[in-house]
Amino acid sequence: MLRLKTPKSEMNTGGLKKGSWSREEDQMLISYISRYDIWNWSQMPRFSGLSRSGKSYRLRWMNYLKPSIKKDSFSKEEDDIIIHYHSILGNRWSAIASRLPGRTDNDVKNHWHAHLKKRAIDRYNLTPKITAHDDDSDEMIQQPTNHVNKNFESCVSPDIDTFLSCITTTSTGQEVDFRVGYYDTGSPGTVNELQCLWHQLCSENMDHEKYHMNVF
DNA sequence: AAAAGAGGCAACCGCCCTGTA
DNA sequence: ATACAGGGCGGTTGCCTCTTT
Repeated sequence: MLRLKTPKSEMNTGGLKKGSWSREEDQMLISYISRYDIWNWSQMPRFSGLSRSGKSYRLRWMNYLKPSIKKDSFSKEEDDIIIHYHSILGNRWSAIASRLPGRTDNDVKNHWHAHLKKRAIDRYNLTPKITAHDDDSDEMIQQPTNHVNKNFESCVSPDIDTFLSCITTTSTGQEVDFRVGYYDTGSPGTVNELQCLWHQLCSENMDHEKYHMNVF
């Protein structure tokens, strides 16, 4: 769906056009890339005839024009994948999008805020603001942001078996306590809440007994 | 039928990381 | 070791469309 914003937003700013892209601009960008390929985003505007910033070029291509991008609505499976990886990675949209062929980080981010955020909270009773369960010693998630442990991130794969196999040994060979060491580095919930999430995801989508035993 | 509000999403902004000179 | 440029990323904005009143 091509939606154009108002002419107001197309005002020139510092000589560079901003706002929505016209069909003509899209066509020019597609033609240029198909002919010369992507070689330097910041220099391309000088040669392609469009007065936009290189960043704007890149964004338009990566989020909209690239042929591999899927334009249809998200499937339930994709929704589940997003919820699943968001519980692990937090707001690392590009990392989540990399698990969804044809989807961009912007797509995933918008879809999360529009549809999945509320669903995830309702469905799994997760709350962005965490309250203490027992006492001050409870493992608390302070910020639901991108504070994912690099080692953990590196072992997360699209395949759940591989993922689970990495729980006790990271890619660096480090022994890891899955239940304590990583879930409290940026995911939107307490350890207990995220265990609950995993439990339910496993129940719905996988062989419950197998994964339940492996994880908990 | 018109107005108001909500939702959806494209696009921008600014920060950060990485590579190079 | 440092500075700079390019690119990537997450947060946010603002316009358009749809729905409700």
